[in-house]
Amino acid sequence: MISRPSSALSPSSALSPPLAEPSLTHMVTPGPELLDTAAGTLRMLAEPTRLHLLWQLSSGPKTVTELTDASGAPRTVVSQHLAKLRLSGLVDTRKDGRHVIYNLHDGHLVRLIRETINHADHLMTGEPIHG
Amino acid sequence: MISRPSSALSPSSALSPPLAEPSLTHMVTPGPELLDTAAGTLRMLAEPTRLHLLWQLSSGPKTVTELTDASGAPRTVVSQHLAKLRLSGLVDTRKDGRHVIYNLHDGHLVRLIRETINHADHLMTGEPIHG
DNA sequence: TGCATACGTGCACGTATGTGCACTAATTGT
DNA sequence: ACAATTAGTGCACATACGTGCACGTATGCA
Repeated sequence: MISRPSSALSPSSALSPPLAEPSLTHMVTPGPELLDTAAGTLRMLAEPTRLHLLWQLSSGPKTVTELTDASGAPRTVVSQHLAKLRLSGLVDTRKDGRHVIYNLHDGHLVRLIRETINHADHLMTGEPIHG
Repeated sequence: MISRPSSALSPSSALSPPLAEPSLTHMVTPGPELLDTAAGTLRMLAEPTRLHLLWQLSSGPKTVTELTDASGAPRTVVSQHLAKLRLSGLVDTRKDGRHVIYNLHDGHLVRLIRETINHADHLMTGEPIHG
């Protein structure tokens, strides 16, 4: 799903600082590939059920059953979403008996998930209509 | 702007951090509304052109022309995307002569945008964990 | 062997979404 | 008044996406 740019041996980050912002290290012109990669990841997060699943995983590995119970969504739906997350490389799996244990592939993803939930929380509890 | 020194002053944040992390707020089930809100915001970010536009805005206000030139996308496309961002409340606008100046509505968005681009950058350059 | 548990997949269907095209509106200069 | 610049909108079309249903696979237990 998320097209991983073929061998990008860039030595360093393709980001550069913009301007107009003091004291903040900003980057400029992310470039099409980076934007596509970022958008790809965001598309995976941009669905309530999947976001819930990822949120659950952000606190540790879980089996499909655990994730399903917590999400409240139908089992087949959860399975489909987990498949997308797997194919996009956001999560890894391992088998344990008849269970399949899901795990976040990238620990750094936790930051993004937390920041996302955090922002939504601010929208809801903070400034409903800008306060 | 409304950016006060971040803190937990709102009525009550519906968040509790998961676990496995010490000294960090424990979260417990974000709840359907919060998940929908978060997913809604993410859907807005989950498109290369829009993400590019928001990225540009994260370094300050810009006119439609500036945003269009920077994004490389057709003008009508940019206009449609800006309309969505406007309707979703992510950006504000003001008029200046025959220009319309766009601005991020919420400073918090900058964090989310940066975190997003940062994560994508890590994926592409080989995940050099950053702080 | 027979059966229940735990997951995954292919397919069909309705909706959401991105894009190009044609057209309109507001503002500025001559 | 007329034309150019700057920006927005409605419409049509193709694609992407989420969901339910039916069916298949694998593991564990009696």
